[in-house]
Amino acid sequence: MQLSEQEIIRREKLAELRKLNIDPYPADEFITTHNSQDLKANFENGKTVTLAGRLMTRRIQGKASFAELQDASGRIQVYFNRDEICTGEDKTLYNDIYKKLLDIGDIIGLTGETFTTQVGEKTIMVKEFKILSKSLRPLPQPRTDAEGKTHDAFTDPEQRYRRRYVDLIVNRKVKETFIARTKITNTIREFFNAKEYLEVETPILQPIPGGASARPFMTHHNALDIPLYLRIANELYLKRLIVGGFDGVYEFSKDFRNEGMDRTHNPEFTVMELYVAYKDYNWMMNMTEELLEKVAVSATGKSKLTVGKNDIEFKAPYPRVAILEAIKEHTGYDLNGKNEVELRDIARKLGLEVDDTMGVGKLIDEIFGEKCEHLYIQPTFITDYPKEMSPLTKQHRDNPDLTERFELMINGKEVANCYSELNDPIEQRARFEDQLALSEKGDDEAMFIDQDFLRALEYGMPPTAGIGIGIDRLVMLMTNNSSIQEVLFFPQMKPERKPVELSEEEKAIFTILKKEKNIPLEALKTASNLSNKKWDKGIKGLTKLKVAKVEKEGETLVVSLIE
RNA sequence: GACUUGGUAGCUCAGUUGGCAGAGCAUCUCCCUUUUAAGGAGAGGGUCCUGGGUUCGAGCCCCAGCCAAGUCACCA
Repeated sequence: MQLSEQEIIRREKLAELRKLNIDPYPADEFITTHNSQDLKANFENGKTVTLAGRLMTRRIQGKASFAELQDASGRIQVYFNRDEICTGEDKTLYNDIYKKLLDIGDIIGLTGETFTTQVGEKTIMVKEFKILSKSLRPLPQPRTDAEGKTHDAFTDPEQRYRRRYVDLIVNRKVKETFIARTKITNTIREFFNAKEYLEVETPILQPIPGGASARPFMTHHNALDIPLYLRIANELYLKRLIVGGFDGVYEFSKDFRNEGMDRTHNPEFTVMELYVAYKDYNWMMNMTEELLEKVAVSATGKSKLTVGKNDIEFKAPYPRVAILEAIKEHTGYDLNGKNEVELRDIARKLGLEVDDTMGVGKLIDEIFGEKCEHLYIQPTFITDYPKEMSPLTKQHRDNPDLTERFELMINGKEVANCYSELNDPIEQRARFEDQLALSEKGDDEAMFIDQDFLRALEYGMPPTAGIGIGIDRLVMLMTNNSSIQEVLFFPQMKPERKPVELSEEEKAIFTILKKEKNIPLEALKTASNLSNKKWDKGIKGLTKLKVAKVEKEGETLVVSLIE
């Protein structure tokens, strides 16, 4: 491993500590009396306190030094003075251990007495300290100046996501985002638990990936020798539980979709799905606006928040607009009762790209998505979607072309999706079969038929309202972040490519191969100019490292590079 | 997937017309008892993302690739 100068120095310090009989990674519990924030909030001079945390800054001035200790709650200044730490003749503890062998980033525990400095900073005068963990890598060291300007901030998104632990250490705001995230999910749990809805867990590995239209990740179960899919939704399982007699069930569900990644999509993401028996989508709208107002207040302290350039008011109630009304309002076209041909014509007039495979539902969805969706900044329920788009939704009680469905739009994006759940098993089977037809036409996202789910419906499911709320997107709104990576601890990244260490003969072969991309094995061997033995070792090494592969093309063996 | 921008010291970033690889912070050495981004003086530290090419000479120009960000497309 190639170490930087600073890393080598820290390893040397580690060895020095051990030579002085100091364990840089002690096993025993370290009992603290305070954390930095509580201590500062109830500060009194002259109290003896014990804290533990990471050393973040140091200002050494001869026999005295100021430093900052960061614990989970925040930072507090600590003061190291040679004569306070070393009361006897031996000054090693200050001169060597503190000044030379300790580094920024090290985790220490300390006991000392509180006092206030001449400049008025609440400080701990250290009497004793103990190394709890030596840090071997230097941290980025952002500093904030008197005008609040930050210097040398750790800002590169790639580095921040790949090393989230570092991001969390040095960027306080990042930590706050994740604390807000947990507050949001806790608020939702408390809200549902108070209503006696049951939080449940359903399978992530599913034989049939149902409940949404999306491309699933596929895996394989060895013992059963069957394919399994990572869930794209948990809807069908939660509805089985409603059949089973629970009145309200919910799950915070990690779902997985094998699709593109960008600032609003991660391959795994969290959706909260809730199903409540004997309710409909109107009831669910009331519940949702009440919930979101609570969430906003608990996450930020108020119901009105700033998201990007917009101020968004989460106070209930929210306007309810039928999708066809919305389109009429923003495009001037009344789509009510229009057939596929007429709709396609209107879409073209609106400047949308359409093709003949698009049905009524898809066309309406497209028009809304392009012309209206982004206009709904304040929370708005868009209701009564066309039937074709919603295979799991009850037909609208007043209009057979529509369904009892709403999507909640906030800041121009969909945040929640809700149905009065289809509970007519025969109708449901027919809708699945329509999806199957789509699938046979080549739509790889159309739904599979889940026979067991239909069987469950045949036993009878009460009328039920169900909703899915995109938790990542909700957290983005509540924390004013514009990318999903900022609200996931460990967003999916392409793997870091590690440089491959090659032997001399491997390098020789690799150089030729890189030029040729693929080449008959005999030709490569000749060109490499290696002895039989070295050749054999080299090519086997390359294939083992998965740098090159050997394949038979007809009679000849061909070597090619693996990208 | 397309386009745009970027990748230089541990961190943040300069780098002119192609001509010795730079700064601040961090690190190291020496001096220094209440400092607020920050005491003073000095020193060390580089696969300029990777691989080719052009050139007497490439961080810079050309080609190919890798990684990321942004925009768009696809997708909820």
